[in-house]
Amino acid sequence: MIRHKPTIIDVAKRAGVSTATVSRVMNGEALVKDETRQMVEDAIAALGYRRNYLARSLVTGKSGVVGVLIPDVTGPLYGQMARGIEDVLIPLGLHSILVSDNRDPQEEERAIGLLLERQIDALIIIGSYISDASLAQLISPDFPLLLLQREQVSLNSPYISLQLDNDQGVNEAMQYLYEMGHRQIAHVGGLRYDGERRKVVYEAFLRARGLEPFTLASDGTEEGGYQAADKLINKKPEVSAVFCINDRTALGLYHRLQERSVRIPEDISVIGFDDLPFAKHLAPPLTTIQQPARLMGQRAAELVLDLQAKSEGRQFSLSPQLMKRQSVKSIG
Amino acid sequence: MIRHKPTIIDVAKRAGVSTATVSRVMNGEALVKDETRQMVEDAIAALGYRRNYLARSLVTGKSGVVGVLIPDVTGPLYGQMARGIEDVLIPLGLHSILVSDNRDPQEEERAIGLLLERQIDALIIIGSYISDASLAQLISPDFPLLLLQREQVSLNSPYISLQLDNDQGVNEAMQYLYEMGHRQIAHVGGLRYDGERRKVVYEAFLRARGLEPFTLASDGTEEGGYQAADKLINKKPEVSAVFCINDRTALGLYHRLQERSVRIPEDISVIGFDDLPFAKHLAPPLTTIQQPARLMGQRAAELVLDLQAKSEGRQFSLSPQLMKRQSVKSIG
DNA sequence: TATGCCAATGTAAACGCTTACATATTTAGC
DNA sequence: GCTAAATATGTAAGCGTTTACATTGGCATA
Repeated sequence: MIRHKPTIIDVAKRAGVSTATVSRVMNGEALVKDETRQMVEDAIAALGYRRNYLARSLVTGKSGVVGVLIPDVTGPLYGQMARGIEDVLIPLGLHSILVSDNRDPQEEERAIGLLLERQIDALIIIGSYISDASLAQLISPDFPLLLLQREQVSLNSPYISLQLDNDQGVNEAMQYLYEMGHRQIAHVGGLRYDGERRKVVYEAFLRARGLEPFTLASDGTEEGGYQAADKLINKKPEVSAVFCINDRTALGLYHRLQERSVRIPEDISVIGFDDLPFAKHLAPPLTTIQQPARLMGQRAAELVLDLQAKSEGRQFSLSPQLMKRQSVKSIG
Repeated sequence: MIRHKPTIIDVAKRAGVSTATVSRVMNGEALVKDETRQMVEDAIAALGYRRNYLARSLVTGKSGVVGVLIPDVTGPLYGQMARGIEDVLIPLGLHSILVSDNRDPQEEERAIGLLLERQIDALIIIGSYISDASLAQLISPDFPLLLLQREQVSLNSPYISLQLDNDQGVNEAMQYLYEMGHRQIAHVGGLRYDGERRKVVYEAFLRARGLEPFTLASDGTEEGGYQAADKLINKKPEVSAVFCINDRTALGLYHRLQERSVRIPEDISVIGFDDLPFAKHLAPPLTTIQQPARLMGQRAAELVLDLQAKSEGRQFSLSPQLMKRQSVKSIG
């Protein structure tokens, strides 16, 4: 005897009620007599009935899914953000569909299209590279859209934007180095968007104090940091502290510095950005600026779900936190 | 003028054809006259029509979604696996819904239930802790199910299982240490499942050569490795090499060893497991056993999608690879 | 010219649910 | 015990597709 998956009709028949009543029970509505409810629940249990959320979505018009465009789940920070989003979705019975866009505008466009076909209820785009025009064209003005970690966007539709407060983070770190007596502070930069901003703030900080910035261009990877270390030692041996664009860069720098027997922090202080899991376990533990990535994900989800069709586009930002560890030494 | 989202009916009207024809065009079927196709495509473009995948799924019975239960996207390895799964799904126009189960059987059960409501086409469970009984009860026998990184399961339904070949990985690493002249090899263990197996293999390897194993229990975290380092130095200073259960443990060990001025690899050789991104950038770069996590994700997706209702449950495994770097030194 | 056949398209019935509205049943008020 | 209001349940029309089956027309064949 072949059995197809039981539907709401099967349940209704078995319980001797109409599908409407079953539906009401499934959705926990109040207006069902206890007795009836019990019968329905028994039927559900007996049949092993499980509601078809697709059919439900079709009529309610809510898929219960929010799309998330992410550069790469593999990145520790992005993973955290994805997790943060999930944190708020799951308890609500919602789900997220993650798509890695590989920082490719083409792929992003396709991905957004597919997500929209799936009738997602909202869309969170993390650090995207898609053009404003494409975005505007793809997404209707009243669609709940949230841009996470993306530069200011000139969309006239109401969208929400959430970013890390880079300025605050960098200033705090620089202030710390400054207070520890450092005056010759180098920067290993790189990275689009965030990176550019951080560099600007770094330079402004020094210039405001009559100091000369010294920036080494890099690519945000360990290799970049590794190479930067050599350049630093060769070109600016008098530098007493380095502010790295991120922890990965700092890790490469550590590596090369240690190979060349430059001691951290005795000979040179190092400060990173991100606070990746390994940062506090390096030798010495890396002082760095923590990105509240998971929290950002949570905030993002909360914001995008609350978005009312009429609400105006708004900007939000979250503060990073300086994690003081042993890679910075007081001098002078 | 308020416009609702255009449906296939709107397109049909505008193109002067029936919905069936529009549907055929949307699905790229052959039996449509070029001329007609063109009209339909024009109408689609003009209206900005986008198909409702939900409605489609309802009738086709395929949601185009595979559910993925993952302990925590945040873990680097799990992130990679998720990415691997995505690698094969996206080009097929499919999507994955990720749910972190936090290693909690209760949450897993709920999560599976919700995913099934969403009519997922297949389910991949990574390293789950749910009981076989619950699993069997939740999932019908002909449902495409794949267990990734989970111990042997006694389900009589046809499921697929994919695992890392721990034995091979550990043996290769031990063989390497052995060939490099090491005879006093310690192990810092911990972790359920995989960890237990690795320990067994480690011990078997040594015993087979008349050597005495020395295992330090740990918890797989950096802190655990850190503490293990102390114990090791105090209790077994004669050890010349340590095989760590994973890279995180090795990182903690590095840290403490370096704090106590024990040099790697001059005084002690270290070998890890996983090959996390930071491993090759430590000083010295960590020799470790690479888990092909992303590849495993890809394989998993491929396997689960190919699963025919009648195919028998099968076991697959993937080989890890020893990454020889500078944390192991030849002695004797 | 009549007969099939094939290609192209249309018709309409699902898919499994929710929900506005209609109807039946109960309860309360007097 | 009767009426009105409140409560509980049923009816059936969608939601936006796909697809089996029916229909149409054109063309080659006899």
